Amino acid sequence: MSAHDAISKPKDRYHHGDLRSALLRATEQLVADQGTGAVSLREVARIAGVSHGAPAHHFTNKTGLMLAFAQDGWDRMIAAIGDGMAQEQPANGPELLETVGKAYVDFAVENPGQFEVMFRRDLYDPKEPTYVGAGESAWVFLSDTIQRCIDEGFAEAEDAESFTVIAWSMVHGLAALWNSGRIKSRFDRLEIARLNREANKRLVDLMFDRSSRR
Amino acid sequence: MSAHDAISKPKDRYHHGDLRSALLRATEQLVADQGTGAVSLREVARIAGVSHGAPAHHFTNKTGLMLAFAQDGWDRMIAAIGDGMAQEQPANGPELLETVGKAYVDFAVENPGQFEVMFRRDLYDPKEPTYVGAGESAWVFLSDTIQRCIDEGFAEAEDAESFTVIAWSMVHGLAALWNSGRIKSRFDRLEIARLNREANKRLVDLMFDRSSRR
DNA sequence: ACGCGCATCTAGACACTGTCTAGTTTAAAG
DNA sequence: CTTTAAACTAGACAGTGTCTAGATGCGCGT
Repeated sequence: MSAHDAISKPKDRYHHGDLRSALLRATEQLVADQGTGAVSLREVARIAGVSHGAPAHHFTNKTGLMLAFAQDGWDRMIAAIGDGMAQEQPANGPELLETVGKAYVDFAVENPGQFEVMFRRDLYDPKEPTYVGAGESAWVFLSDTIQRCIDEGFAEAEDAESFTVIAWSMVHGLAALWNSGRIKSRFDRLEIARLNREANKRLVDLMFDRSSRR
Repeated sequence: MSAHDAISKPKDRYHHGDLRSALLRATEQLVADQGTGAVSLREVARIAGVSHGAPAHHFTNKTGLMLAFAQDGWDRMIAAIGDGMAQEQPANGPELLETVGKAYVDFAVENPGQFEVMFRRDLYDPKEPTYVGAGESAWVFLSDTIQRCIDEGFAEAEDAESFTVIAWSMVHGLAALWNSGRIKSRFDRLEIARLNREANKRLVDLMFDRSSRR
């Protein structure tokens, strides 16, 4: 734990030392506790114990802060998917796809606010290279996984694109619907885990004829 | 065209006559032209040619305005799905599901801002009966469609729940991903129509063994 | 026909926001 | 040790949501 791991800056110091990441952690805290709407540059500055104008110096804009927070979300999500793979040790393409899909939904459900920011329409800017890149690499990773299924003989080459679209759409939609509350109201709060498991398994079964019919 | 179909109120009138719907149309216009972030009670009032405090009288809150706008979205979406069915005349359950799915994505892509508001996390309130009801009826409609597929012998009874979740998630996710710009950047702007057609057909084929393998 | 209640709408105030500007502090490079 | 640029402060400004007190006039009961 370094000298500046605390979010708030001591009053006697003029320079915070690591303000950028402190502001990001303040954002994370606000989003987790009160939702994305509670984020304001001034409140974030307040939590960091810094003047109201300071955040703009690191992020230019409120948009810049949210972009950085979204980028942080992509990083964390990729790490979470990596963890999921390490834990479940999928043996082939379809199993890998199932594992990744579950981890995707798990992350979204555990971090609804950050997930929401990662996909905000008004934040998406084709001119932002790093931010676009995160989505691109998600697509590429998914494509590669599907390709592996094809290479292993689980599907045909012409299915590559549509399977990629269907798989990503399904997990993304399940996460978004659950977080929006639209499915939640029909099910018990804890059932997302079951839904996630079953939907992913069922979809992968359907796509790759993997014990699709019992 | 009634006397009050215009959005803006004549200056010499004190009562607008149909302010509520005028405010909703102003909201629609702002969302369509500049995105959901551009909506403010004051700007909406300005477009309607009315004082800045007037909207609160009809919607209580900004939240109330957005809730009403979301409800309007549900109504329009249900109507659009009805139109899609009338046009394509699906002959059986699977065809109906495919038709509905395409109409769902079409509506979302044509009305990205309103679609976004319909599923906003912070707007969802289990205590709001009508707003919850719209989502419930969507679920019921989808369930009934899947049930019809089962009754017609296209699927087994135990698939009911998971197929409902998968189908809704897939169309919702495709729409959300496309609108977020995350898939858009990979494809030509016009390809959503093809993606929509193919993904829905492919998924329905997979679920109901309908010429799944050529 | 007429008065009157109450929904509709106005206008001002307040605290809060994002952004801009000019100025202050201080770490570190030369 | 000096200087230069980055980090941060502090004030101002327009815009926002919400609250209040008050003005207006529609339509209902008589």
